[in-house]
Amino acid sequence: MIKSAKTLKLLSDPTRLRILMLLTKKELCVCQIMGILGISQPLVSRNLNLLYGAGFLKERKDGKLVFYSIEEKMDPVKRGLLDALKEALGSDRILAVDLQSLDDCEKFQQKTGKCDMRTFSEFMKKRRKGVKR
Amino acid sequence: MIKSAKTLKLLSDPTRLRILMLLTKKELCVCQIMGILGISQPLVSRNLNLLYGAGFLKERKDGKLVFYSIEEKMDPVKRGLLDALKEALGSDRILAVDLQSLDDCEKFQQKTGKCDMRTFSEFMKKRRKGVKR
DNA sequence: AAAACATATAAACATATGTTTATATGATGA
DNA sequence: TCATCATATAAACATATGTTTATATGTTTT
Repeated sequence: MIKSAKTLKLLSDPTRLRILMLLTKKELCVCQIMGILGISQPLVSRNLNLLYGAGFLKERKDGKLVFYSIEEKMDPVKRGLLDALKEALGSDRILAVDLQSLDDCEKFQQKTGKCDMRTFSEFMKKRRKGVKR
Repeated sequence: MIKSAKTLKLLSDPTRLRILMLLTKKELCVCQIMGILGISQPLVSRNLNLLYGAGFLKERKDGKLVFYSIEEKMDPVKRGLLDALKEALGSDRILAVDLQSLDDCEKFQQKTGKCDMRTFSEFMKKRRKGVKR
């Protein structure tokens, strides 16, 4: 099977693209991604592991938390596709909103010092309702 | 839905990638592609039309034949992805074989002057069996 | 006008994929 | 050691996708 076809299929999922684009900005743990994107924990985990397995990400464990970030020593072919994608996705509205959420989450985190699933999810839920907007 | 995700999904199919890569080399009609790749006519047609619908290809009708080729006035985002892909796929074995088949098909065509489904398919079938290899 | 041919479309089928719900693993702190 | 929390994995479910078989459209040739 054409190798790049598999890679493209992997990258063609909206959830994974959103996660990947967040991680191009900053290392994040599962609970942060979950809060920022407003999606379930298993969904985040599953897609992170798929991206990890394909060599796009590296992981770093810190106590209970697992942080993911872009693998710099990525296969050059994949790197090329990823770079093209970053370019292509620059104008996407959904992703722009995600980056805004990332920003807000960071500020919230700095203020409160908290990094846990419940706090993040609740913060984001409020944000989505417009309470904090 | 993230727009580029749709495009990636479209490009993540092996059959479509093979067709697209052939067309980056040369304008081809349905019957030629069918012969070169050794796949059925509806399969070729269907995937050509998907690529056409997404703006990757343009078509030119000439009598019974319909020729497809890369659309130069392609959306720049898609152009970027396509270029990255060409780069990525440069080393793929399956696609290298396809290009070899394209070559052989052209020579055959120049010799015989023929361009029809039956002749192409039979030529390719023999080729695959090793008769002409 | 009919037959032959190239291409397109539709229906039917099988398979693959993404998401949710439920459960397991593994670490931390009481 | 037990409870709690973060993450991972499995099972179940729904949906999407690719391919084949069958049929339609439209052009050329006789």
